[in-house]
Amino acid sequence: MPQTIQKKAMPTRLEKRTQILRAARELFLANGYKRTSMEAIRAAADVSKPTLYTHYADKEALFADVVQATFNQLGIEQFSTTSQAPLPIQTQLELRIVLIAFVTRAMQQMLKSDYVAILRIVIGEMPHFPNLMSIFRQNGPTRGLAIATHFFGLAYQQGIIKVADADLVARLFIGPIASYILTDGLLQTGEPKLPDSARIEAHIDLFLKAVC
Amino acid sequence: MPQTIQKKAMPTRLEKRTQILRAARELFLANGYKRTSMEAIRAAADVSKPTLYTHYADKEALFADVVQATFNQLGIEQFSTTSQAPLPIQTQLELRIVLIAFVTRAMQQMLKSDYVAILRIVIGEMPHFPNLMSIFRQNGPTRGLAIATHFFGLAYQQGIIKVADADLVARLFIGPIASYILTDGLLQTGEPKLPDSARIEAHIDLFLKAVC
DNA sequence: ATTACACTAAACCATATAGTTTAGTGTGAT
DNA sequence: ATCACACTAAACTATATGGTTTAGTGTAAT
Repeated sequence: MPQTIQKKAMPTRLEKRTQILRAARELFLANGYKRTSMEAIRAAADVSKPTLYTHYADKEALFADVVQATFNQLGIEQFSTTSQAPLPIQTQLELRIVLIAFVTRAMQQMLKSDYVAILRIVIGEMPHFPNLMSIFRQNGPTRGLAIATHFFGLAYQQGIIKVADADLVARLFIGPIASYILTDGLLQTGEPKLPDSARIEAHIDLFLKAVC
Repeated sequence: MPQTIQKKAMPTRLEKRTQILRAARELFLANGYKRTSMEAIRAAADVSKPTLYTHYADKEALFADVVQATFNQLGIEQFSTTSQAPLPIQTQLELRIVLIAFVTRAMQQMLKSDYVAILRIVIGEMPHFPNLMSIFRQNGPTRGLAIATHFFGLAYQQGIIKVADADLVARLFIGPIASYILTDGLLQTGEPKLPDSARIEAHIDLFLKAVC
């Protein structure tokens, strides 16, 4: 039978693949798309060029895979158990605590230098890879906004907040996060650092004053 | 005297220079730094290569000049007479009107597709041109924050708002702007469009509720 | 043994591109 | 006239780079 079942020799094959992916990720993150050569990736992955090209059709495909993998990871880290379970909240004080925890966590994740670096690159390459940007949006802002909207809708029904327009409330809540990511992450050289917790709490308190 | 006074032949020289700058701007904006070739710029500027290189030492210098010119322009548009004169405001209603006007104007300017496009490029090239980013910050967020802080400090002294920490208030106020620029500008394909005025007003109203 | 598979090293091709050099044109001032 | 200046077209250098091809190695299953 001419059937080619790939089953036995797979182990080494997969190893090589992850080597490539890891090397590519590292180099793309450090130097951006255009400044990273396939030869450099090949060398860093300790792999021959034909191997490289059997795994990935071309540079664009490899880059796309790196970005996709990274953003999937981001989505998982960002919206795993903790935040996707809007526990039954009764009091405003509880709300405050939950919100502070959420914001702090979201910023800790997102401001990791790798995420910031790759987002920078994706923003820069957006005209050439527009769909990579939408992958980011799906794993970041879009999903976050949806969760927040749902959450505040519930909070309104329970009478904890007093503004009915959940979408507006969610945007008001998310706004400062986006703002920090932009001003303290994307626009800043050096290692991004979180705003101190006092500042975050002050933010949340003003937010609560506005919506309760 | 060996003095070389450039006075007579200057006209054509300056013309060429602006031609180059304009062409370079257009191409860099459309294609980014790495994807724009000096040859393409030369052709678009209708200029010879030696001329190009007498005006600009190399590609980096030309790019830097383009970016610098654009951001200077941004700073001028953003912080000219209208907004730098924090007129004596007495009532909360006046405050509301001023803030809405400021936000609307700031977003109209900043979300112009050219500014968004160049900011994208500068973000993407940040590791290679970090100082260009600081030029942006100086003409954008830093300056805006300073003005807002000053303004809200005054507003507090006059008793119009009730939160003393002017920096915090300013950040709360600026936050949504940055947020919109990120989510509706940088992260979005296609022509950026302002959020509708109803949304802006709702934002401001919540803000006022928080600080008054 | 032979076949299939995943891989290797290294040469190779084609193209793009930053920047330079060569040789020469036109113009206004001295 | 001739010098200095700003410019031109076009060839050229040097290098980088995406991707392919060639020829061959090792290993496991048949």
